[in-house]
Amino acid sequence: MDKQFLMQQLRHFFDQYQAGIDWERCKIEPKVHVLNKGECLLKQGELSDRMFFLGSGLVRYYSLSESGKEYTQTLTKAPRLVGSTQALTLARPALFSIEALTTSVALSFHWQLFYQQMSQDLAFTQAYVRFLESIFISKEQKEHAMVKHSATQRYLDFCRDFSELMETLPKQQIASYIGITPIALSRIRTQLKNDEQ
Amino acid sequence: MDKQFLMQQLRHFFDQYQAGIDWERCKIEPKVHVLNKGECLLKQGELSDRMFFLGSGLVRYYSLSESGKEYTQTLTKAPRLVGSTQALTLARPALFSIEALTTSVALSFHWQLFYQQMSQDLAFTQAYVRFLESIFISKEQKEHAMVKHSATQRYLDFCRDFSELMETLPKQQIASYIGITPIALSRIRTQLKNDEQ
DNA sequence: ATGCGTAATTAACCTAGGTTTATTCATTTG
DNA sequence: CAAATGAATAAACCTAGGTTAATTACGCAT
Repeated sequence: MDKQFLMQQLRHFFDQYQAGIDWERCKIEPKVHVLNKGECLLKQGELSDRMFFLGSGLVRYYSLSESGKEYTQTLTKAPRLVGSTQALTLARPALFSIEALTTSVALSFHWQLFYQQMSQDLAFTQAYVRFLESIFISKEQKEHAMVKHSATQRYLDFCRDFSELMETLPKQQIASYIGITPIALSRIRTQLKNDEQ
Repeated sequence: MDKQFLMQQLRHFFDQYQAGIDWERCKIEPKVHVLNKGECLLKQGELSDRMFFLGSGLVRYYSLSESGKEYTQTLTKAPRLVGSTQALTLARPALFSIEALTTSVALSFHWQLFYQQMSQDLAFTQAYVRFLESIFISKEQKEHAMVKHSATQRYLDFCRDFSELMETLPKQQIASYIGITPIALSRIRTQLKNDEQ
């Protein structure tokens, strides 16, 4: 297999990602969203064609399984783009809800506008690449923690990474972020209290 | 908070991702890598400034914890870009190795070349966005499965998603992909055999 | 203050999957 | 061929965390 052939394959590979955006249907107007604590930008199971920009506040991405169990996959604060990449790029129902944990303000755009902007503005596109890289890295890090660290370690990591949320965030949501039940978290907390004496 | 202000914040947000690439040090030559089964493109703990393009073959991303336990985070086949986004963008040691599961051929480029290419070629950059989106979605899907599905379900999912690997891939690696020990996988397999009668 | 609904904790019990050790089987190496 | 090494399985046992249920503690509304 020679280098020339590999280069051509590489070209095909890139081509495959150039799939069709319907520029015609593109509507431009960015909307402003003001959310009270507990309100959602996006609800699990819904279709969404909007990308959000969280200007102020704090949100979590969480999903409920059929059995009613809750998992918080992301906890993040402004400023940041938020949205369901899966819902946007695959036009599928979102797998999670995005809920405001404090009063929050966001802008939103049609996903098509977002793509149109990319087709016109290289710097914009490059910035979006950087953003995607950064959230991909975060996801890898969480995957790593979930697989390799004990629940106790994940709780300690949470305390380190989100110390400002320790008091305000309900224990249930902390438990759901580290992937255990509130009962298990309670056990871990009393365990740690005993140990530190 | 008015829309104008939010828009400006959005601009700042995008600006933050324009951090410095050292274009001077950029070397251009793509290299060809031919790997036998078991050889690695990238080793956990090493620095890497190369992005790979897997032209043919099959690789897995796996990491070893201090205690020697192995976790296979990704299993993927050509054609695809492969590399450690974390190692490349943060100039940190890679958290996993990338190992060929069959004889494989890849190209590699300096990461700087890759970024340089983006600064010149909008279509290239957009394609890379699409690629990043797709791997981000895969990662979300795996996260979802790891948190919400039992080991048995994850094994069944594996059988569905990688039926062509069922015979060739060592059971250990299947176990490591679904996040359990080979012993547990063996138990699950005999359990399934008994059930289906 | 009284009563209600939700959050957090505790205790008792259960289970999926980890750990240890041993056995079998298959492949490689001398 | 024998010996050796590694993969898969099996059995016995252990433990982290889930489940159920009861108890307490904390708002918040009337």
